[in-house]
Amino acid sequence: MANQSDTKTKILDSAEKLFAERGFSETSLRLITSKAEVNLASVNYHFGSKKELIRAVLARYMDVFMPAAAAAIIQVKQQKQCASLDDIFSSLVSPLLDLNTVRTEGTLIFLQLLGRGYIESQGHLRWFITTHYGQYLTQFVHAVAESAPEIPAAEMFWRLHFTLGTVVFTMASADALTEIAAADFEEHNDIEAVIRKVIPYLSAGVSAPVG
Amino acid sequence: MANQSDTKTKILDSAEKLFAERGFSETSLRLITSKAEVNLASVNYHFGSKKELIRAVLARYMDVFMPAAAAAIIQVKQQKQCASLDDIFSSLVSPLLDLNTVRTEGTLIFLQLLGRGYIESQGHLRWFITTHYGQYLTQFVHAVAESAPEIPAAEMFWRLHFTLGTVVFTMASADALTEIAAADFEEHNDIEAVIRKVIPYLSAGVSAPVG
DNA sequence: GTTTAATTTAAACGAGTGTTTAAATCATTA
DNA sequence: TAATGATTTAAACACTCGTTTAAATTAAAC
Repeated sequence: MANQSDTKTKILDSAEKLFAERGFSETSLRLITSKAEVNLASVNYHFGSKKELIRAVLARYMDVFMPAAAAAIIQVKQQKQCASLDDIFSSLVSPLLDLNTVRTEGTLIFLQLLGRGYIESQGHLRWFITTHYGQYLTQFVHAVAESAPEIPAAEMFWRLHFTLGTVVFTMASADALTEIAAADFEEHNDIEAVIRKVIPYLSAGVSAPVG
Repeated sequence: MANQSDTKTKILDSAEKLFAERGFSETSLRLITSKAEVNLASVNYHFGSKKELIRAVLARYMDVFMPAAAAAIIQVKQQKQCASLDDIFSSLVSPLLDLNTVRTEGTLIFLQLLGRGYIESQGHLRWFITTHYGQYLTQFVHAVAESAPEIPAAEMFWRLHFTLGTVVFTMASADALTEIAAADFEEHNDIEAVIRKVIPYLSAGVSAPVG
């Protein structure tokens, strides 16, 4: 019984790293299990299938991040009567960075997984996210909409997806970008620095005057 | 000799559609050739390998779009002394939409291919683009930097990548998004409408005040 | 019309995939 | 300790993939 959760954790730890780096379908179960130093068949024994492993990897982060993010937004709206978009986005920073304490490089891995999930999977992951965490998503959308009431709902729909694209793409290629930036501009750019750079960009974009 | 280019074109037409829809590695040569109604081996005969087919699919659009985009930017800078970011981004719209006259749904397919290419391929495609079309890219970066001189170079580096992420992600999931938007807001959203929605978002983001 | 080259075709190859099986091993409980 | 259930293991299965081969077909050149 002690080894069960040990094997399960080893698989999850190995899988999330590889999934974030190379994507879901480009990562084979054999690579995951060999890096985790467990048997190939243990994935299907503990998780049932590769699809369910993918969902389990994502759920481990979602279950931590989503409630924390929801609480942070509620807190911001209590402290400030009229929270700005910058306030809303900024309130998500510490829930994101707290994932680094949960697991090594947790923040980066979570954001990369999110990006891979949104781009790669046509069906099962998007369904999994919306059905399991849909309440949090709508709550977040409402908070943003309240902070930019001049933007019509239809326009806001698109701008939030633009925002998602910005975040997801940036994080999916964050490794390469921070290297280039460090070489070209001699700046120190860890994941937190990138997050803090992107927030003004997103706020300005979401609240841009409607053409 | 008449059938050679015929088969080649049939393969390219079938491949670009499937690549844009489901990504490169998720699209098998057998699916491409069966939809194109040609023999499986003809891909390797005419293109050498799957990688070279991918490059050929992308090059067919790049060779049309890149010179047209470059010309459009030059024209804008001649007409207006101080072209705004909106002007620069907007000048790319008609070169993009002109791809629809080259091939059916050309604009959408091109942008989706670009997105897939940037996200999926770690090496060969990124190398192919920068070495073959790098001159156009640097020209575009300079034009943007000129239109937002208050943004430091290091900050602009990041914001242009945010911009790339927005465009690429939006287009990669454009099919799903336009469907949802149509259902939720009863709006008509073709690819041009999305492009025109994203431009104010990008302009505001790139020129946002630096924190 | 014959020869030569280009193209198409069907079949197979070797490697890699997720999944399943049944035996072996381990831990727990009686 | 013996028995029972949980877990691990090695092997095989069935399938898909990109690529290659060699023969068949078509087109071009002489």
